[in-house]
Amino acid sequence: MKPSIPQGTRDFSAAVLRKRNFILQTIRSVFETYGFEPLETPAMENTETLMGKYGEEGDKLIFKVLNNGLNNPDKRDAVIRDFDAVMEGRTNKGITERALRYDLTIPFARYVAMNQGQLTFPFKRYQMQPVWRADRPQRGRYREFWQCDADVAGSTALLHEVELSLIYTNVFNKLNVPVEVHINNRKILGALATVCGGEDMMMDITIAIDKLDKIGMEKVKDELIGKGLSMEQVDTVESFISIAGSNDEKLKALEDMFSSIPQGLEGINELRTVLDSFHAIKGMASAGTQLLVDLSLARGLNYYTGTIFEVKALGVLMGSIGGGGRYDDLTGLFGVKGIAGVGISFGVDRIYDVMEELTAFPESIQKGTTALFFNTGTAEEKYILPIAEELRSKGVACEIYHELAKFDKQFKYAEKKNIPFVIIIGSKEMEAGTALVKELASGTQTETKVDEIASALGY
RNA sequence: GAGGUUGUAGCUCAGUCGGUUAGAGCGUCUGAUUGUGGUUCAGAAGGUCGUGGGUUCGAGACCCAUCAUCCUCCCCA
Repeated sequence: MKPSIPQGTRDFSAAVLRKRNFILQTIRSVFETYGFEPLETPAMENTETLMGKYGEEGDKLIFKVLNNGLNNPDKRDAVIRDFDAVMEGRTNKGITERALRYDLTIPFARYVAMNQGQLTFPFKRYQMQPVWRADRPQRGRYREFWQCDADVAGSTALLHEVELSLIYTNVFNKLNVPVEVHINNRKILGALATVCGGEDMMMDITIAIDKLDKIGMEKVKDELIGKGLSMEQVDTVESFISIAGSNDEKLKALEDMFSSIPQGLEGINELRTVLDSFHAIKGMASAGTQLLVDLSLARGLNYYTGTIFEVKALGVLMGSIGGGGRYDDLTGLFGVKGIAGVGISFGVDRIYDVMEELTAFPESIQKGTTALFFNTGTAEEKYILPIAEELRSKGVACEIYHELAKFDKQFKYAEKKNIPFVIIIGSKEMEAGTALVKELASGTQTETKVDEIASALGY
């Protein structure tokens, strides 16, 4: 059997993992400075927890885990019946009771619903874990990938939207990735739907206008007509997504458009409040990332109800590298009403791909072992072991070459592993109680006392 | 779910019209060099040509199937 890994999954080597950890640590540290607390949930959820939360397309992409014991002959008939039910598109506990998590938001909502009595609200949690989607792998798309989410449950305050925007800004500034944070509000889209054929048309309309920058205005209009909108309604949609200018100009035009629709005005006000607070912060208005009102931004996940976000990297062809929004009643799906929430997500794997393309990773993160002790024989090895232990206790990452070998070979090992120093203690040095410390990059070599090795290494 | 790309040495890839024993660069190993690397030089190992059928006197190349891969659409991070 040829060794292989499942489609759309990857092994991560040391160099890759150091870069990934750099991204994860950056995000984590920013999350924590805003008071978010860590949470981890299981890789598997009950299938019924996940089904029906991500729309029809989403359901198809959920990895379902086959139940155990299906090969039991006594259960044969029942299993076949259950399988038929699955074939008809219905989930069935008899055959697949569990599924791999598809995102971190629904498990978070499930957690909040389960633990509402113990939590302090507003409950602010962050979560950085892999999720799985049975998608066709391609550029920027994996079947196993990591998300980093920060969510607030139990508050409708727009303060959270502002702070989440700031988190996006701070993280991408620290990662040195230029981005645009697009922002919109589902209430505005709801108002548009009200004007154009009713609220239940909202999904169809938003999905169509979401494609604007990809397929162009004419095809969007074709799609809307296909969904049953009248020419007049299509014209309204066109004038809506044609609204251009600065954020303020867009908001003013929207106010004219939806002056008689309270839901729309509410959405516009929410947007304005978030934008004002964000841009009033010193430094935000002039430099760095800005929030950009994007009326064609819709987001597919159907649980969003208010503000919605999406982050796009500038200068790299890549889908969104982050997204999120407000959901009024997420825990309602689990029978707990009245807990509103808002959250954002970072797509670590795409951020990685973008940073790789922009060569935005700092060199310094590739440091592993600091020093390599050459192996010059068994007696020396025994003598070196406690010296290495002493160094490690001082925080110096060091290793001893595993066997006696030509210096040539040991040098090459150090180079391959990007180890900056080698330490040579042979019989002569052993007798004298010294060590030769050589810095590979410069080639300079100094003889030092054994108990002064650490300082020779700069510790 | 639909469409396309590519599968040849550890890696990146040549391989002409179907024709003798399938090549290169990099990497690996050995030596030049018994305690001082990167350069250089000499040499060596490494292949069921993704897999299974078929066409042919003859297949790495052509045909069919299959698996894997990457990409596009759909949708998304």
